[in-house]
Amino acid sequence: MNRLPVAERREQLIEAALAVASRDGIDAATVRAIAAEAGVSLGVVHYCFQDKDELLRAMAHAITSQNLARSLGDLPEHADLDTVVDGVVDALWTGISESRGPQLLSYELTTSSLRHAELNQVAIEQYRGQWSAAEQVLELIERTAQIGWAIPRSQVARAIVAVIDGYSLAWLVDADGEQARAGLQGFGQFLKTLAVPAALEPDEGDHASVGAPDGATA
Amino acid sequence: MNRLPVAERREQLIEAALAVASRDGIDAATVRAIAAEAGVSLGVVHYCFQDKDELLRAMAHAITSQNLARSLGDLPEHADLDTVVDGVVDALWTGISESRGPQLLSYELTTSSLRHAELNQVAIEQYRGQWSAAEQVLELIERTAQIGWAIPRSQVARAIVAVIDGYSLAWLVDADGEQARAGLQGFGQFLKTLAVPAALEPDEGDHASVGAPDGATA
DNA sequence: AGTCGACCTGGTCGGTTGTCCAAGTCAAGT
DNA sequence: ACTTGACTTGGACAACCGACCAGGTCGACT
Repeated sequence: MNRLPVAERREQLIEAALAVASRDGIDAATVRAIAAEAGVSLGVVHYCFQDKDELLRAMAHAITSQNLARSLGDLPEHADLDTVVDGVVDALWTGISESRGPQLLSYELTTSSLRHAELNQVAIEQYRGQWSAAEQVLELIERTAQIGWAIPRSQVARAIVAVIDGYSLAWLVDADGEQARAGLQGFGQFLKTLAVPAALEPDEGDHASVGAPDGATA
Repeated sequence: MNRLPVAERREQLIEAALAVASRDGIDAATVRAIAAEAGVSLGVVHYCFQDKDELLRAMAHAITSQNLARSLGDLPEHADLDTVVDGVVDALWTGISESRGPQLLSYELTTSSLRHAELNQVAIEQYRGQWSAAEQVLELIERTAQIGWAIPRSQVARAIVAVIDGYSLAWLVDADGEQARAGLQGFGQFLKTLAVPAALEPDEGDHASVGAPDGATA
């Protein structure tokens, strides 16, 4: 087998780990299986990574990064609110429905991270990335459709991630893509009701209750 | 150790498995750990269950059953729509936030089920139970508040389960109970906008667009 | 050409897992 | 009292895991 500097070998192993874990599940991503997938011998893994956990952390980091890069890559040019929201929802669902394995893997990683102390940072980093990506998508919508939101943008972002997670999970279980797509599109409709014209949004001090345009602060 | 008929011993082992898996994760629920938790010796497990998988399936079934029983146990007497929806959301979130371990376990079970053929039935049964429970809660709301829904009840039920899953997952990750509660309450608000007076709901043929109270059918 | 260090090999080790089994124990029925 | 069968015990086994290591290999620099 050809020789590689350790940095490149490391990336190759991360890709191999990603392939195995996406295909066969996180439990099947043993050091041996990853080495075999990469076509290297067993010892190489521990030559490039101190731990198996370090490899898994690197793999999770790679997923988060490329998720973030991908979700910001689809650029639905400037249009009105309906068009841009529908476009985002559509692109999003297409991206999900075409990658069942990685999608399932990300949930496996989340639960694993919440159980094993060595992976504690993985889940929070994963979700910080998703929330931040959702916020950036929202900013894009704000600019292209010239609107703001009736509730803080960060809360809208959390709602987006939550709804996507929920419908993705359901789709992974029952494989009913139409139900999932319909649900997400329904959420898109709801999103539009949260939009307010851009002019009267910047200086509004308190947003107390969620989803209640008629402020229930008092 | 005292002797038990196999049926009772089986239930005891299921409870022990539930305890171990909720506390330490599904991977920690080894045959030995379960036997130790139950205070029985190793061989008993395979005397009561043919497989470890059979035990896990039984455990998952127990979770589903008691989840269904619990979610229908909180009976928010007859009141107006606001009161009953807020009450349901509140009771729901209280139930979730008080059982972090089991909640996380249910997601571990879902992903495991989707990977291992021997557990294939677990996830779908889990979600069928949740969807059905959500539908029954919706029926309760319909009766107590004298309303119907702008979209088919089954789709509302799926939305409920999806939103709960999404916010629960986020809460498991970042431990921010207030954000989760706020998000669920916001969904409760949205739910109210889907309610229509009971009189004009039974004979409406087509429900085309989801989440659009201002009917976008035409 | 020769040396040095980065990179690779594959066997080995201790530990854990699910599964099995021969033997032991106890209550109930005769 | 004794037999029968349900229930229990704890050790044994093969398979697999992550980690480790002594030694081999090859490219690059002197």
